[in-house]
Amino acid sequence: MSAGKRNATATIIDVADRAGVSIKTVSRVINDEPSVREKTRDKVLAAVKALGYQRNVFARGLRADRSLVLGLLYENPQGDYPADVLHGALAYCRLHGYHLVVEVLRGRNMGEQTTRFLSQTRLDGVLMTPPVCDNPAVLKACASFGVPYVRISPRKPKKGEQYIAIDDFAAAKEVTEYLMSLGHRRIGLIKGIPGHAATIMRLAGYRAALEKAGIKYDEDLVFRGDFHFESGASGAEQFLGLKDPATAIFAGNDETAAGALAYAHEKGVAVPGKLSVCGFDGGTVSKVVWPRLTTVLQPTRLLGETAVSILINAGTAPRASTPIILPHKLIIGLSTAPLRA
Amino acid sequence: MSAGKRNATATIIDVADRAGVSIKTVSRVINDEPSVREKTRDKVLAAVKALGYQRNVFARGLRADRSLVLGLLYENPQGDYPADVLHGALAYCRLHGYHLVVEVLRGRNMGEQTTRFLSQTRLDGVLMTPPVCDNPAVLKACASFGVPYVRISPRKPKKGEQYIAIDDFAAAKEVTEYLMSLGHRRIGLIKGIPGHAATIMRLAGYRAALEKAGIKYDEDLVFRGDFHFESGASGAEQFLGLKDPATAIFAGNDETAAGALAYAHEKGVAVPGKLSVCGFDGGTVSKVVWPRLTTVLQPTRLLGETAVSILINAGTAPRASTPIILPHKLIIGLSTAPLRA
DNA sequence: TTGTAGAAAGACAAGGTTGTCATAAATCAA
DNA sequence: TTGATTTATGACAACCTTGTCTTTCTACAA
Repeated sequence: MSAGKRNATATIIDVADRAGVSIKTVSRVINDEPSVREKTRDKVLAAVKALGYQRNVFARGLRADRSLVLGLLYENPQGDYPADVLHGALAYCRLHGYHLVVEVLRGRNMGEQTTRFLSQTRLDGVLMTPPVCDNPAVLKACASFGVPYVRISPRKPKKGEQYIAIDDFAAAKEVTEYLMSLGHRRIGLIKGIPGHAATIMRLAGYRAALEKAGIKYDEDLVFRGDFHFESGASGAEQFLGLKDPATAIFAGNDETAAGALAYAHEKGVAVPGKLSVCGFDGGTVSKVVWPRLTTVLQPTRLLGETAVSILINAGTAPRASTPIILPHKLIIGLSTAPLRA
Repeated sequence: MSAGKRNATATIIDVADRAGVSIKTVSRVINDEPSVREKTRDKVLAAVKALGYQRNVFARGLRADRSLVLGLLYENPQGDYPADVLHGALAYCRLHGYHLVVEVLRGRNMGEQTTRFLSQTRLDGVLMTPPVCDNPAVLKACASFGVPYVRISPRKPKKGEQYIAIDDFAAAKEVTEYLMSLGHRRIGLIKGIPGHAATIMRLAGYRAALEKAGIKYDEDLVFRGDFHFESGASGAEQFLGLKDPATAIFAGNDETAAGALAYAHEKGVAVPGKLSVCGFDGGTVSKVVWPRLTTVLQPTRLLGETAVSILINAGTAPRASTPIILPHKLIIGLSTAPLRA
C-alpha cells in the first residue's frame, strides 16, 4: 500500500538545464531525431542518465497523439488460448517499448463496450481473438476511432486486410488423415461453437479428408459441441452408443477431448486401446490428462507476437496485404493407437 | 488494419461553445463537482452527448497526475491462477472506470523491470501475485515511485500492510483431515516451489493436522515439487515405491495432482480405489482430469477483484490495516475415497 | 433599498512534451 | 575573405485539461 504523492520526476527542462541546451534539443535526442551534433547528444544523454529522466507519457501522448499502448480484446477469458496470445503480445510489446491493456468483452453490446474502451484509453492499436474479431460492431467501433486493428483467425477476412491465422482446414485434415492411417474409419467429430471460424474450417478439413479417402460422411458421427468439457462427454456418449460405434474421436479442442476421455474412462472403454481421441490446441489440458493427448499444437504465443508486430510496424513497413498463416504441428500423444480388428 | 489519422474528437472547448458556458464549467460537470446550477448542468450534459465528447486521458493525466490505470505484475504466466486474478481485477476495474495493464516479470533483475514499467506507465496502483509480491527489489521500486500496491498472498506481510490472501494453513489442514477421515494414515505431500508462501503454509497445515491426529511426521512422505505436472509423477513414484507406501497424496496444486494421477494410471494403480489424490486450486485442470479432483477451490477471481478494490478505495475509505482473508472451499471430487483394508 | 454572504461561473495559468518556424553556426565553393 | 548552402540549435506555440483565484449573480436580512 503506502499511498503518497508521486515522486517528482525530472522533466525535460531539468535535463536541458543540466546539459546546457534547449529543451527542443533534448527532445530531439530522446526521439532519435537527426540534426544533433554527437557531442551535444552525449551531453544530453549524460544529463538524462544523471537525472534518471523518464519522459512523461501523458505529455507525450497529449502532444503526439500516440500512446505506445496497445489493446487486446477477447471474449472468453478461460483456457490457455487467450492467456497465451496475451503473453506473446506482451513479450513483443515489451521489446518495443509498448504496453498492453486488456479488456474482456461480454454480452450483447460489444460495440458500445469497445467504444467506451477506446475513448477512455487512447490506444495505438488493437488486436483481437475470435469470436470478438468477427463482431461487426466491434470492428465498426475501431474504425470510427481510426484505431488500427489486427484480427487473429477471423472468420471472413476482408479483402486486402492483413490478418493472422493458422490453417485450420489443413490441420483438421491432417488429424483426420492421421487417424485414418491408423486404420480408423469411424471417426467422430465433436464440433466447436457454431459460427466460429475454427469450427467451420475444421469441419471442412475433416470432410475433405474423408472424401479423399472415399469414406462417406456420416451425420451421426458429427456432434455439435461448444469447446467445453461436457460437450466432449456428450459427444463420446453419442458416438459410442451408435450401432456402428466410432473407433476414434476428433474433438474440437483439448478440453472437449478431455471430456470424451473422461466418458471413456467412466465406461471402461480403454484409450487408446478401444478408442482413439484427438484434441486441438496443444495447451495445458492436453498435457495433464491421461493418456496425454494427440493434438494440434497452435502457435498461440506466436499469434500474439505477430499480431503486435503488424500493429507496431504498420506505419513503417510496407503494408503487405497477405494474410500471415502460422504453422501448426500435429503432436502425437498417447491417446491414439492403431485400430485393432 | 486500416491505419489512418485518429478521429478528431470533440474537446472540452467545443462542448463549452455549444453549451454557451466556459470550459471550466464543463470541467465541473464532467467531474461531478459542486457549484453548478441544475439547468447549466443539463445544458452541458446535452452538449456532451450531442458531440459525443470524451475527455482526453492524456490531458487529464498530465494535469491531474492520475491515470486511472492500474498494473498487474506476475511472474509465471501459466495456469489459471494469474489469468483468473487478471479477470477478477479487470472486472472490478471496468466497473470503476479503471483500466489494467499487465506486465510479466522474468529473470533476475525484476527491480529494474519494475522501474522501467512504472516510469513508462504512470500507474495509480499495482497489484501483484506470488512470487513477485515477495521480491524486495520490486517492492522497493514501487515505493520509490510512490505507487501504492497490494500484494496477494505475500510471504511475509509487513506490519500494518493491508494484503489479501487465503488461509493456506487452514486449507491444507482441512485437506489432510479430510483424507484422515477417510481412514488414510500414510499421506504423501508433494510440496510446491521452495520459498513460496503457499508451499510453506500448506506444509505447516499438513503437519499440524498429522500432529493433531497423533500421526508421526515422516520425511519419506514429503516430496519437493515445483507445482508442475512432472513433479507430481515423481512424487507419486516415490510415495508408491516406499516399503510402506502412501495410500493418499496431497499435491501442491492441481497440475501436480494431475501428474500423480497420470503416474498412477500408468502403473495400474486405481484412483481412488487404491490411491486417493488431492489437488489445490480448483481450476480447469482439476475438472478435466479423470477422475475429477478433490481439491481446494481458491477464490482466485475474488482475489483480483478485492485487490483492485483496495487500490481504488485507498484514498477514500479509511484504511483498515487488517489483512483480508478470503474463503477457500474444499471440493470433494472423485479422486478420493475411503481407505480399504 | 442597501448590504452581505454564499453560490455559480469564468479568466487564466500550468502541466511536459513535440511541431513549426526562425536563427545561429559550420561548411564549402569561389 | 565572402557569400551561399547546409546543419545544428533555439524560441515559442499548441495539445486539452484542471487548479487557483476572481468576478458575477442570487438570495436574503436589515
